[in-house]
Amino acid sequence: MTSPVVRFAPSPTGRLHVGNVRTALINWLFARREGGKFLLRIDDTDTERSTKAFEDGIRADLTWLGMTWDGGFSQSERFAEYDAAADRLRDMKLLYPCYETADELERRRKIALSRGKPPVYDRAALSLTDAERAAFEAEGRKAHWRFKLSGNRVEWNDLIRGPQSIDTSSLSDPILIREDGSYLYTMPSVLDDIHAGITHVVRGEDHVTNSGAQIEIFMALGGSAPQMAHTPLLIGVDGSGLSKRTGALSISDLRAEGYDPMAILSHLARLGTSDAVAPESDVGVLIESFDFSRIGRAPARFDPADLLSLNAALLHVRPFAEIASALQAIVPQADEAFWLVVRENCARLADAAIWGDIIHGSVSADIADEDHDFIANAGKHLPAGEVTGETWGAWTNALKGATGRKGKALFMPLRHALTGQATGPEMAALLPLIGRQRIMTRLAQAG
RNA sequence: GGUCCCUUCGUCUAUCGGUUAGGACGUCAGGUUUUCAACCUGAAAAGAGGGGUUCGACUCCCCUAGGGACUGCCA
Repeated sequence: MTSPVVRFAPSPTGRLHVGNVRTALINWLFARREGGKFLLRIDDTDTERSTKAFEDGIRADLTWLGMTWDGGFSQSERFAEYDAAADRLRDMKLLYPCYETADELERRRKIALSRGKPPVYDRAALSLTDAERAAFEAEGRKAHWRFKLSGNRVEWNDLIRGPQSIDTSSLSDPILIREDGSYLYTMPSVLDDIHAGITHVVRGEDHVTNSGAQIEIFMALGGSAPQMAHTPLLIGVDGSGLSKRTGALSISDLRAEGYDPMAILSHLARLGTSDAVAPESDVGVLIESFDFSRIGRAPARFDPADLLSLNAALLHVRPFAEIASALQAIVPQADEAFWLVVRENCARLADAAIWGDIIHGSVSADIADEDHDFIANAGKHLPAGEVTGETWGAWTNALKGATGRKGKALFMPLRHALTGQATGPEMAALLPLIGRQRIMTRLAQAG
């Protein structure tokens, strides 16, 4: 195929979340795989809700994830083009003014629904006379403008869903221009896709009926429509839709919690595909394996717990050099020896903070009554000299001889007293990091 | 109400009419660690239900049930 041009078109009305990013990623992977272009278009026609801060946030999130774009623009730069296109549609008699209020339309929809009828706009405005329009205008009413659908079936071969057929007679004529003169995304999106030479529109399946209407707008404005691909949506662990949610699953939150971008990319690239979800530290592997035919047609379940274990697996194989500076931002004293000891017990880089505190700070341990004497006297048997990797074995052997304790009874009280935790890295490796001074202090405190 | 889509181990999925229904994550067990976590090995675990078509159905068709999306002066 000739190099594709695709786009990701978020609205700057919130931060990116896993649902958005999956759509962005599929576009990006496809572009990279085919040697095409990935464009970032900011859909900010809704000037009320769009903010610069959200726009910057979206760029920052994509950059952090490593999804570079090959150009882009904002819809707010292109209002003049939209005005011109609207005029062309009016000339073609494909755009007509309507005077119903939002309340009226809402009421009619509810009535239609309660009667078991499809809530489709009745096109009453199409038969308005000039005099009637003038009367509305004289009342001070402003028109909103609808695109006149053909009433035919629109068909396309969807790259994911296969042959699609939408009966436009079952759809309401889409409103393109609001009463206040501002544009909805429907027409600008089409116009911008033509303008940017978009070859493939890849988005969630919540857009399939939109695509039916938009293909007719493509035909009216540009003569042909791009290829279409609609991905199944992500659903949450409770089975409800995810893509309209924000909050806990925003990319900025995941970033703040210390997730590895590659864990997020690995998960989102493979979830709902026939490829196994695996921790990939090289995005090239993800690009190489991308194919629309590998995307399934059923909604995919996004479980944050899966993301966490993927992140852990990735973190455990990261070379120290790659994470050193990020790690030292969390634990200033962290060196490679520290990392090699604690990394297996970190699911996220941020978890290293816990072990930094345990090693360099202070701990509070809850020691069972029967273990107090054992802990209080344990220090006496700590081998003299530097604490090394051998110390733990020698020490616990001495304690075993002196007290008769073994196994769990021998180790767990010591682990508790020295780390304040029930689980953690091997004590033999941890001990040199804690050092003699703190060992003695903690034994004294706990005992 | 209408339109579109979906339903295989707990989860994500493979199978594109004939398989001991395979893998990954999770779970469980064993090993290792004189402890736990991590790690290694192994095991358990699935075709929503009902009808067809066929020598033969997870696979094709129909019905039922369940799930998702859309049906906005949101995108």
